[in-house]
Amino acid sequence: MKSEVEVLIYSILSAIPRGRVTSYGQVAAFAKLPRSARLIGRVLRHLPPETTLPWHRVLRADGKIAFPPDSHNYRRQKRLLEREGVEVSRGKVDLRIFGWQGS
DNA sequence: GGGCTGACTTTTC
DNA sequence: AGAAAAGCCAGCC
Repeated sequence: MKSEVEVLIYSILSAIPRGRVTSYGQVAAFAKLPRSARLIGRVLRHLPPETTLPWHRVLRADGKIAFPPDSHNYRRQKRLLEREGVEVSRGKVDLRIFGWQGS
C-alpha cells in the first residue's frame, strides 16, 4: 500500500531529465515538504531494485553520492550516471547540472 | 511511548 | 577543504 508522499515522490523523480541531477533536499522542497530530505532517502530505500525510476539522479546537496565509495550501491549509481553522460569524479558531480525544469 | 537510526542539510571550526 | 555538531523527520523497535 503506497502512501501519498511516495506517489508524489515517484512522480517528481520521473520528471528529472536525463543528464541532470538533483538533491534529496531539492526533491523534498519540490514536494512541498521542506526539512524532509531524509524522507526522500527513506522512500528510495524501499524502492525495488528493478525499478525503472531514475533514483540515481538524486545526490546529496554537495554533489556527492550518498553511499560510501566502496559500497556496491555507490558503484551502481556511478555507473548509471556515467551511462547518461554525467561525469562523477571523486564521488562528486558538477554542481552546475543540479536542478531541472528550465533554470 | 521514548530512544535510536539514517540514500540529509547547514553552520561552524 | 574536511570534519564535527546540531537540526530535522519518520519509521522501527
